[in-house]
Amino acid sequence: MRTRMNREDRRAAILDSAIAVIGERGFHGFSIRDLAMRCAMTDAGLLHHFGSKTDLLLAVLDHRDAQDEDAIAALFPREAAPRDRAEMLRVLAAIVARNAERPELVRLYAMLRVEALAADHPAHAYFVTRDRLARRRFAELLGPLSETPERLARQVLAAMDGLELQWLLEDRTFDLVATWNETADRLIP
Amino acid sequence: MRTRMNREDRRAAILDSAIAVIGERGFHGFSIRDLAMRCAMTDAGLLHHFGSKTDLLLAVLDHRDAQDEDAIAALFPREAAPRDRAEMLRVLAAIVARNAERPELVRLYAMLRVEALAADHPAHAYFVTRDRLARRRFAELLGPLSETPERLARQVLAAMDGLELQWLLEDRTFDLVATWNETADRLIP
DNA sequence: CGCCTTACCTAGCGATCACTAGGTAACGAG
DNA sequence: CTCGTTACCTAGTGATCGCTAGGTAAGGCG
Repeated sequence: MRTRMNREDRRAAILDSAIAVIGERGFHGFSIRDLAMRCAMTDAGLLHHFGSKTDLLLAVLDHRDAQDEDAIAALFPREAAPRDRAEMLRVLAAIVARNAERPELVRLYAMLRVEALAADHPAHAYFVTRDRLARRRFAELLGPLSETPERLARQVLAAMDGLELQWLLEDRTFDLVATWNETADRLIP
Repeated sequence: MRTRMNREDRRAAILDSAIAVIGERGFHGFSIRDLAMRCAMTDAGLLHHFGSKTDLLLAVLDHRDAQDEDAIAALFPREAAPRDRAEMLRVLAAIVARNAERPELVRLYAMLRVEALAADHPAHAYFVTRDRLARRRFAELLGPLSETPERLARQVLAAMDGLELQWLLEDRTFDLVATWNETADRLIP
């Protein structure tokens, strides 16, 4: 009665459940045993695919980055032609709308970002790099609209992350995109 | 060579270390043993003062609330006389300035707020209540400035929390209060 | 000084942790 | 149909988890 999947499918299934479990309990808080049972297998079976708990976490992050690469590239076009304010608000709204469709991912990143404040957390370096990159991208995007794009980028990112977290806290009972649009309209000159 | 403290002092010392430890690793991630060693005692000794890990967490939250009560009351005066915009910005700046002096507390609440998204987390109910209360207080405060104070309160709180988290992520290398003031000036009509 | 409360200890409980060694059986290739 | 690969298992490892029972000694009070 045991089901045997090929490497690729099984890994994808595990990574998918890992997003939920780590998002709920954090890296320190979840156990490989728990995650394995959610995938209807044993912890030893799971570790056959991902050698250690740390490797699993990094695989989750890598996997997500690979999946998101195209979407991000589409949202941040290379030829950074100067745009008008309305177009930028549309780009930001698209980012938030995309996140609104992936609450488990928003939750995962919210959880890991706080956990990874600790320098010895396995995802610490990842989030330092990731956040710096995000600030740079937003600063480039917002450059034409502000004389201090770095500061504006920080504020925009902070408001976005803060709103998304609050959206989770309130059980997604308010319209994230609409609220964001109102915020962005106030925040961006 | 063992040091024996009176109940009150020992409890205070433990709660103080607990703020740091839980803020670093989360409720699920820290161990009573680790915390006890940081206080130069055994886990059994610690559990003599706080019966269980859950009780300890709730004691931390209670203790903080008790300490903060006066400060909060001072910042949100009861007689909610209508004020002008400048005065409100001053109140918000005072809140952020107070938090800027307590980074371990900001970190603790950031960690627990995300962890407590899970309905079975021991602080879940606490944070649901706390956040609702915060939104109500801010909505009352901002009432005179907006026709939709609830929505504005949400956005202000989100921006504040988001900025504080980013401030921790960037190792407090930017001026939190100044950045907040710029944000608030843009956000509040 | 003597006594009683109690802060704190040692020792140990069963459960669970991440992880390993070695075996079994399902699948794809030939 | 056969055979090699490998997905996945059982059965453990020592470490650590939260927590308890029962003892020891430090301090305040008379």
